[in-house]
Amino acid sequence: MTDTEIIKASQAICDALSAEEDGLKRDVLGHLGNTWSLLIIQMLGVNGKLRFSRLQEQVKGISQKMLTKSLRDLERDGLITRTMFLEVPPRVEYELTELGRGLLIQILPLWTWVLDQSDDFKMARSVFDEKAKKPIVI
Amino acid sequence: MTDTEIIKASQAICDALSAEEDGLKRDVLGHLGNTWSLLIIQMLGVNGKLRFSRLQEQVKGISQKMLTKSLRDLERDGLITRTMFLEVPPRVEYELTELGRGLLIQILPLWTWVLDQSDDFKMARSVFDEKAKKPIVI
DNA sequence: CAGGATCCGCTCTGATACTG
DNA sequence: CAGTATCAGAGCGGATCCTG
Repeated sequence: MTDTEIIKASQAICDALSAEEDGLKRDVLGHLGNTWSLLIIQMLGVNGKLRFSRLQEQVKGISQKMLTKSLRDLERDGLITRTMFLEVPPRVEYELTELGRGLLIQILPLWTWVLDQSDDFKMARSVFDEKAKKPIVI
Repeated sequence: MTDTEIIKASQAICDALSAEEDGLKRDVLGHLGNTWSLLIIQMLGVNGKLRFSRLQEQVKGISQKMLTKSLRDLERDGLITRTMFLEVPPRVEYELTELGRGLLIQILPLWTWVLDQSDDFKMARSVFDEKAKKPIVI
């Protein structure tokens, strides 16, 4: 199967998606593009259960508001679970679901790929800077 | 290699990324999360070269402004090429680069995976709706 | 034809202060 | 401890009008 055939086959899959399934696809992609979602997923993947404050320590730079929001979104989409313990002081633990682990596993190869292509990316960027001064015209 | 080992190994890779490489990773993820980028990449993957107006037709619902912006971003990151022909009327053709095709190929398995998990996603969502009324507490 | 320029509402994000 | 509430700024995204 050539690349082109793979691409066309995959387009066929996408075209066949129901509106609901397409929404799921967008949700997943939304998490991938999100600044924090993937970092949180990875932290939970590596560490297992984590409390709110541990997460905020480990995901460097995240604000409390965005951590709360990201966790809610991840929970809504079934990628993590949230367990609240009625104690004083309060305790809440977050953990990846099977779905969340699955997504993480799916994504990991991409990072290796990006690393492999990093020279190409850098070159593309510098070429673009060149073109900004002298556009390519035929 | 267990899932956990894979995850930890990948974290090691990410930790080893230089600031520059980490920026590239974020750029790539940004494209994945973008509403239009992936659609454009897929259209170009399936159709090969496409003109601006053909793209706007095929990527349903995109505005002229966002198409322009998305194409610029994709070009800057080396995923597509832009070729302008000095004619009257003007003509511009967009096409995937090798890098762009590579990214598309990397992403495609994810869509199959999402489809496979779609029942799990739906169930997670409905469980979350339940919890909104009656939070799970221990 | 392929966009650039402008206006405008909306969401995302951070900072700060407060609460059960 | 684990959030909620509020304010403010930046950027997204669409609609419209204009140009080489």
